[in-house]
Amino acid sequence: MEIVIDIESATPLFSQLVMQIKQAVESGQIKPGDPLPSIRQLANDLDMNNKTVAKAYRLLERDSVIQTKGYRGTFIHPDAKSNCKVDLNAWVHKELSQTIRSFKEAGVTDSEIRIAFADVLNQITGA
Amino acid sequence: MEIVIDIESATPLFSQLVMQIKQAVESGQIKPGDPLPSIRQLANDLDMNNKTVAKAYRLLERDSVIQTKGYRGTFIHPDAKSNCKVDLNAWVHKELSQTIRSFKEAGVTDSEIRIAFADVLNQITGA
DNA sequence: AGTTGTACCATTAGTACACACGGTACATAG
DNA sequence: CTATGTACCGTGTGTACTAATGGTACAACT
Repeated sequence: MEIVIDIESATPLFSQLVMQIKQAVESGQIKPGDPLPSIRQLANDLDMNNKTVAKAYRLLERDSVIQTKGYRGTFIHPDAKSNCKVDLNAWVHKELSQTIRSFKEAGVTDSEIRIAFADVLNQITGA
Repeated sequence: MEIVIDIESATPLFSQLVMQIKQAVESGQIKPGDPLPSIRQLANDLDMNNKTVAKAYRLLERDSVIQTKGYRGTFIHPDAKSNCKVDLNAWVHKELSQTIRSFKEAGVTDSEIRIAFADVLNQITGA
């Protein structure tokens, strides 16, 4: 399995990592149960920070593409292949697009939408 | 009708103006058909910029609380009193809150939500 | 000429966040 | 002692937005 990170690219490093691992799973290069390099190991190989790799792994586990077993390492999730196709981001985009369009039709300003959004997110998260 | 603007307040100037005019309508201090001072006039009286007053007027007209008749000036909207109660902002908050909560339940990160939001808004507005 | 709302050009200060980086520390296990 | 994932403290850079300011100009009307 080859991973190539482009420092010059506009897409974030952790995002490139996530996409490439998902792609490797979908193409069958790596299969359920296969072990993945450790966070530190991969960070060293790709010459990037631990945190950046950890962030990618965290997202991959959120999507049930990988499974982290603590000190035993990280492995490909049994249902990885089908879970790769679940595009959480596309769903979020679609839902948000629909909601925002209804706001704009009601005459709500972009600024108002942005401010309300920030308010709501801080309210839900913070308090 | 007395309008008092607090420069020190955290709430934006244009927002204070909007609120005070709505309040004056609700309390009956000013009634449908009554003329409002011109943008430049009010800006001068309150010692603030034309644009700031214009912004407040624009929002008030969006909410059908006032009616602007070009060179003839600006007047209180016939249905101003009932339109004051329509809280567009509260509606936006509620809708957004509901949508965002569903995202968080699905495990979507705050960052991901924020980025998707920015993307969607720019996409709808810009293109 | 003077006034109405409105539109465009612009700048300033402040805030908030994404991304990536560095270091340190923890419990768990071989 | 080494390795696992994870969590905390922090820094720096770039971007993007709000709010408010200034000036200039326009068409339409008195």
